[in-house]
Amino acid sequence: MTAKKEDFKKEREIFLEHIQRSGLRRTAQRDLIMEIFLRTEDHLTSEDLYWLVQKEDATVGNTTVYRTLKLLTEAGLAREVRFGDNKTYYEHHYNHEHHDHMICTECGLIFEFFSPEIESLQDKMADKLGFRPTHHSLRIWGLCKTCQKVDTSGHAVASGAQPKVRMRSVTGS
Amino acid sequence: MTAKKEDFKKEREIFLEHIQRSGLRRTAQRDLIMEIFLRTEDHLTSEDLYWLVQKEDATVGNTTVYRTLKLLTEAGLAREVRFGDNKTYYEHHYNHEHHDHMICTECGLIFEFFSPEIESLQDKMADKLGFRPTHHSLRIWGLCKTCQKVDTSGHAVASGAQPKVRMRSVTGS
DNA sequence: TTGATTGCAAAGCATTTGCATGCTA
DNA sequence: TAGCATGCAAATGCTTTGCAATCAA
Repeated sequence: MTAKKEDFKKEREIFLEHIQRSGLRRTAQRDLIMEIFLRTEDHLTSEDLYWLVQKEDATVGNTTVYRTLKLLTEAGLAREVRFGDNKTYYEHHYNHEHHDHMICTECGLIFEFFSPEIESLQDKMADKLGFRPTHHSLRIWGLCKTCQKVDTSGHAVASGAQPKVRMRSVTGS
Repeated sequence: MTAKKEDFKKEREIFLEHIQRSGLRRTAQRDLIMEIFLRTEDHLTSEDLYWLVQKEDATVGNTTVYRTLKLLTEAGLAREVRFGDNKTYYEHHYNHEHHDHMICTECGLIFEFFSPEIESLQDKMADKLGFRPTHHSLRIWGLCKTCQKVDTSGHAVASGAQPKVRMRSVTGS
C-alpha cells in the first residue's frame, strides 16, 4: 500500500493537528515517543515503548509514554488491542485497514489477517439480532507453523511469548 | 437442550471428580460457591459471585471465590471471558456449546450467538496461514435494539453497563 | 494426624492520578 | 505569563500470594 520508504509525513501532520485542535502543546517528549512508535512496526505495550524511548532519552518518564499513547490513539494513529494477557498493546491504526489477529501461544508471534466474508457474516448476525455494531474483535490463538513442528518433537526453540513479531498482513480468501 | 428443570447433577459430579482426581478436598465453601455459580445463568466476575455468596454465607472470603472459580474453570464447568473492561468474567462452560458474544456498550447486555459459517471461515483462514488454532474469541460491540431507540431520542433508560443480562442464545444463520 | 483449605492482609502488576516543577505558546 | 506537560510517587483496581489457623480425609 504505502510503497515508498515510510517517512510518516502524514502521520506527524495528523498528530500535530490533533494536538493543536485540542488546545494541547507540542513537546520534545511527545515528538520522540511518536517517532519511535511510528518507526516500530509491531504490537507493543506502553512498557515496551518506554524502554525503546529510554534508549534515546533516559529522562522520559513512564507516565508520559502512557499518556502519549492515549493521545496517539485519540488522534487515530494508534489502536489499543488486547490479547488476553492483561496487557494493553498498541498497533498502528492510520492507513492500516481493519484486520483481525492470530496469536501463537508458543512464541508470541502475531499474524494479521482480514476476511471480507467473515466481516459480512458478522454484520448479518448483528442484523438478525437487531444489533447495531460499532466495532468488533476476532482473535484466534494456536500454534504457528514453526511452533507446530518444534512442539511435537521436543522443546520449542524460542518460547515465552516475548518476540511479538508482526508478520506481513494476509488478506483472504 | 437441557429441557428438564436444571438440577446440575452432572455438573456437581464433574466438580467432585475433579477435586478427587487432583487430590484436593471437598469443602462447604467450594460447594456453596459452585451451587451459586451453577444456578446463576449470567456472565459474572469473581466479585459479582462473591456478593451473591455473601448473601448466603457472610463468612466466605473473597479469595476463596477467586480460587474456586479457577477450580471450576479447570474442571471444565466455567470459562473465562473478557469484554475489554479489564475484568475477568466467568460463564457456564459444561454443556454449553461454543459461542461468541455481542456486547451492548450502552446497557451492558450480552448476547450469545453462534455462526457455523464464521467458524468454518476462521478455520480456512488459519489453514491458509499454516496456523493450527486451539481457540478463538469473537466479540462485537455496539448498541442493542433497545438502546438504539433510546439513544437517538434522548437519554438511555438504563445505562452504565451494569445489568449483564444473559440473553437466550441465537444460532444462525 | 497430615496436609489441603481458608481468610486476612499484604504483595503484584498494569494503569491512573495528584502535585510541584518545568516548559510551550 | 498562563496554564498545559512532565515525572515522580502514591493511589487505584483487579488478582494473586504468604501465612497462621482451621478442617477434611
